[in-house]
Amino acid sequence: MKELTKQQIKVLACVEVYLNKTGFPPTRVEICQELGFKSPNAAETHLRALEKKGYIAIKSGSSRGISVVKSQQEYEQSGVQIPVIGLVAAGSPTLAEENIEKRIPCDPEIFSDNFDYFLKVKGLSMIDAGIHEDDLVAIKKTTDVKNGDLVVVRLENEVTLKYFQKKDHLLELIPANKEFSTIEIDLREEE
Amino acid sequence: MKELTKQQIKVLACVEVYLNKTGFPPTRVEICQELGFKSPNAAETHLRALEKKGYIAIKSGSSRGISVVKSQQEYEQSGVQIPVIGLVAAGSPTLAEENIEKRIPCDPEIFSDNFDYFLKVKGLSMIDAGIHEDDLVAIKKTTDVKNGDLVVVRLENEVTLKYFQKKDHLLELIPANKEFSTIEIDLREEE
DNA sequence: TTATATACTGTAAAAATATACAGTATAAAT
DNA sequence: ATTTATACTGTATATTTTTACAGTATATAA
Repeated sequence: MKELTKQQIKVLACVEVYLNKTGFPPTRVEICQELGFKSPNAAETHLRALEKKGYIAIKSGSSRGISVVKSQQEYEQSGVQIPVIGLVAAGSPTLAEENIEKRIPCDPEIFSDNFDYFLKVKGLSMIDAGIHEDDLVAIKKTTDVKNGDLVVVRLENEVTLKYFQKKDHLLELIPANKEFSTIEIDLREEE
Repeated sequence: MKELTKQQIKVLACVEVYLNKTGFPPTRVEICQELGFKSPNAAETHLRALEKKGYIAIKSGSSRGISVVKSQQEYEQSGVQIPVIGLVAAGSPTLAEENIEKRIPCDPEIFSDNFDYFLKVKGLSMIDAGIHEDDLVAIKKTTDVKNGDLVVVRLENEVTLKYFQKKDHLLELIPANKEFSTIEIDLREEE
């Protein structure tokens, strides 16, 4: 099924909410009132787009002749499912199926940047950054790490979140909790 | 909830069927096409009656502005519930709650005459009349018994179904099973 | 007897509704 | 550079739809 735009999702949701509330579909004008459009043609074109993409059916010539074929909820379920990975104590977090705790439907619009998966926070090492236990952190895999970035690091057998700071040979991994101490690594060692 | 007429039930069912098929309610004209009426006002008046009785809500001025408040199925369930009484061995069958085995929803239209309750047949005494064990017999309380009528009689401590035949002083109670014999009662005794 | 409810036909007009057409503007794809 | 899709405003019109009004007829209740 084809992807929907932000506005098309809004219109589809509007139709469904109206349908649930009243028992019959809205008119073009009613959709406009609900969503703040000023021309009935705004609703019309969105409905035609939804029809073209197979989410609704429109009975031509009939007032309120809209039937929902695939609901907005179904769209969200079928849509982008982001995997959730726990902060495993040993080894690096991978996207292997056995590490995925669950998948959650996610509106891709609410985050500015793309990302690859969610990491569930264990422990209190990030508490001073406003990140608490069981919070979900959106992680993006990258090789381009800048100073001050918040990164996932694997040190021996532990995976933690640290602020990244590199000065020549000295790599500092600063935790966001005063209880923990900064780890300093001389880059003539591995990792 | 008020009773519905035959036609009102038809119209309510028509609205619900249309709603299930298309996802939106029918117009007056569409109801007429479905039920064979020739004037949109026929549908209109039936809808207004259904609204008045609380089965549907009509949004004034809106096309297809019908919402079903109480479905036709709910009506049938809530409708005429006929009590079922077992052929208790001792005592007369009464409509007291403890004698009522269950209540069953019943379309009042399928029976020509009114009746008060169902009696569940025990034993094979009526087998030659085509009435078998556990059949339900519709019973109407009356004092007007004619010759040849099938009646419920209580004799001492047994309740049975017999054909009624009275000749002057002689009352005959004929069972519809050749294995049983006719009971003759001289009317100078009680009962 | 006179309402009142039911059950329609038939007509007509006002209001609601779908929908085409003419624009403007932006972003992404080709 | 040009198309294609999106995202609207604004206007206009044919059609759909509701709904009132005028009748006819039957049945039931007060």
